Amino acid sequence: MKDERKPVASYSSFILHPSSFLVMSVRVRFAPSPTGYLHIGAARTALFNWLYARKVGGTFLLRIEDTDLQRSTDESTRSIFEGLAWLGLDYDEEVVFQSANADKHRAAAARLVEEGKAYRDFTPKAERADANVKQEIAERARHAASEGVDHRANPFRDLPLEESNRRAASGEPFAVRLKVGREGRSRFEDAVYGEQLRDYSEIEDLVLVRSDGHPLYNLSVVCDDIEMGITDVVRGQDHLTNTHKQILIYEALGAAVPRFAHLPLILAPNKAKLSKRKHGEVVSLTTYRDRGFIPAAFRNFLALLGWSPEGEEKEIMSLAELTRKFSLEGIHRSPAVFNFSDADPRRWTDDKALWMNAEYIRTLPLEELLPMVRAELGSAGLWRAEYAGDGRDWFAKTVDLIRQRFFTLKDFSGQGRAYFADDFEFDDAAVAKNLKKEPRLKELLPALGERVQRIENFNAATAEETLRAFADESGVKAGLLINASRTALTGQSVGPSMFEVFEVIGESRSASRLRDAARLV
RNA sequence: GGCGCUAUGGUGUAGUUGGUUAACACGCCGCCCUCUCAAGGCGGAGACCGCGGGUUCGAGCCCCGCUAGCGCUACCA
Repeated sequence: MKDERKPVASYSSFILHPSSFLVMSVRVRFAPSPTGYLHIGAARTALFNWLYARKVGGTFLLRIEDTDLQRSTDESTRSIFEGLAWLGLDYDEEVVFQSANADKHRAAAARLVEEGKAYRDFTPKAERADANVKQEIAERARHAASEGVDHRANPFRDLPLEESNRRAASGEPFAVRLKVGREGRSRFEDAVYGEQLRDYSEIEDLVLVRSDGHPLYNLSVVCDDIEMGITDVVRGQDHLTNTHKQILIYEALGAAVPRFAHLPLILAPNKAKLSKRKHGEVVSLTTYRDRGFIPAAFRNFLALLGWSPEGEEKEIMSLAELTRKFSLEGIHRSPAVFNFSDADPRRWTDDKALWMNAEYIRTLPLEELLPMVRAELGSAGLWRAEYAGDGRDWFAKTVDLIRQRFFTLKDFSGQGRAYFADDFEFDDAAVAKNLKKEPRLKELLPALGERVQRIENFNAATAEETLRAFADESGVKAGLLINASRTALTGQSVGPSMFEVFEVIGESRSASRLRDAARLV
């Protein structure tokens, strides 16, 4: 995966604040682990980090936490890059791959051992069944509770350094654990959740480096965040409790502790954690791109999940507006439910997201929408070069006409197929309702087709004139012919004002479709 | 088991230093518009603000307790 961003200065950049105080500029990062596709919750974390950075004139960095070699995949890394690009979230400086820093992490741990802030634990590694870790943890805790816990009882905690060094040198395997104080408590002020306290007695001497030499998550994030000069850590609430452990590591390393802001989780309709495994593709960001969402719309929707602008009722906001309005204070504490139904295809994702996408489709400046429709038609094999040449005006006009009732970009090639191709499908219900209910249409439709074919100066107005006149002569209501025409020309029972449709489809195609539809009556 | 976080209509949210008929958006229902469906306009149903106690003349907003959901708790990230 090549990174195209140009490297920027150094991360210890300072800016001169208007108040003339020297203020360290904000540096935030989005640090996803490349396992599975980019989760919408992660995408939202990226968005908030980006908004915050851009709001305060800070720096937004990207770090791929690929330390879990087993689960990390290139494909997943790619989906992260694609997802960010799709959302329009550009990052500054070069991407950091955490796995490349493993030696530094180990070195940091070694240093802590030397300084007596961490120790080697020679206890043989306990095998753990990954499947029921949670259960094991609970059981172990229950056990410990009944016998009284002392997290500092590890026999190797106070092993003299010389002996520790000797055993290590002899090749005996060991894990490195942080020495957590016997007394005291950890404290920090979360920008979202407020003051957080945790007694040291509740924190065990956490493992920094596994006995196979693999640095663990808590150590890696802290080391990398220090090295990248991160000033504000904005991430999911699932990291809230562990923050205390990380602060302990910052302190042991003698580094400044950043500010923290934890984001409320995004839950599934049943209030369970939204997970790729249980909920499938709805949680994957790329799904939205693939199913015809407009980036700006989904981004807008995501921004409103767990955050709301102060004193603002308008919900449709551009990236610039979001950036202007964004503040950590506006982030909520309660989790947000992402609403969707796997039973109803029309509600495959959140109602509001769908509505917002439709809103964008119908209100976006046409010039911005056109390229997206072009891409969609292209992938559906419906794009024609002439739409960018002589047919440009026709194309723009047609898109503008049909976009009014579409929900996703997919609709342009789906429901909208008849406008761009002759091989479209007829909706059974539409045929039954508009064609089959009146036998006379078998003669009327071809006859109307003849009239239409002969119209001079063909357009919506003349098509209407012709159709209404023909309806009068034939003694039928205009509505009958109008609705029948809609199905004849588009295969559907719903759509734009019919005479506009005539104009856009053109006289010859309209005429032949009217004639052909007779066989469906 | 322990610790932590959260709790306003189905969903997303607003609710200023406690005093409102509890607001907005999505969704739902109806009417108008109309060649259909949307959009738009108008109107409606839907919340005793998780439950129980307080404090107060008055509590969604303050205090206590409870419950539920979720998170963390690992030589996972």
